[in-house]
Amino acid sequence: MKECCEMKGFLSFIVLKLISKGNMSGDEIREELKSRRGSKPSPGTIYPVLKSLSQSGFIEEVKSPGKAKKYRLTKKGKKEIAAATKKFCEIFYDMEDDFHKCCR
Amino acid sequence: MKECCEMKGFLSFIVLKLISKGNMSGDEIREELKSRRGSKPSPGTIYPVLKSLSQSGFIEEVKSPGKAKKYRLTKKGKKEIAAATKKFCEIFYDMEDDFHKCCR
DNA sequence: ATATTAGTATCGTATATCCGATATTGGATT
DNA sequence: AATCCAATATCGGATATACGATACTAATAT
Repeated sequence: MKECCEMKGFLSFIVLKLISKGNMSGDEIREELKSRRGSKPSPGTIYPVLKSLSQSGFIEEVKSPGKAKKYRLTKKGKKEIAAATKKFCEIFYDMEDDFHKCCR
Repeated sequence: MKECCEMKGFLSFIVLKLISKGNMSGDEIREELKSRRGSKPSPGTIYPVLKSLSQSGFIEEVKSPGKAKKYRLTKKGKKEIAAATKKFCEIFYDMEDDFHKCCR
């Protein structure tokens, strides 16, 4: 099924972005992504991303007793998301207009 | 070289977006992308994308005599970019704040 | 203690993405 | 017409992305 604009390749960016706004568990992230893009990423998609972000030192585990494990940004992760956000804006700067037009 | 947020996977989206704002040639697109994301996509990157968008019926050639071949959106392409833009906004809706903060 | 279950983790794989290198084309210059 | 050159096109391959299926784990319920 050949699609044109599938928005693939930004998962780790979005995941990092989400965590930057508040600690989240893998499952919470899956739910949030479901509401944003329609489909819920499979476990085999999201956990490897979290692992990779962890190994890169961008996020770290937060274990609350009796609750699902969450992740929070590290200092390094904050730098990373700041840089990535800047890059995002440089690439997509003219999408700002579309936000106004197309999304309420 | 493990990078976190490489912004890969959006090339066909951006290309379609660019063409939607005015007919462009492959080389013009390469130049525009260079200024946006820093690196200039190689020929082996951009022309297959244009071919693919063509085959999908989203763009078509415009041959001005004595000028480089350009592409323009088809009707189908207009629908596609509208839908893709909507999707983009739904996925990245909260990036609007970042546009204000981070880019001038 | 055992069973259950939600959440997490891993594995193998199909596909997409993008690249560098190389070939080809068409218009302009001579 | 022959040459040159910028633009376009193609090829093979490395890497990344995301998936479904399956396995594990820890907390709770029975």
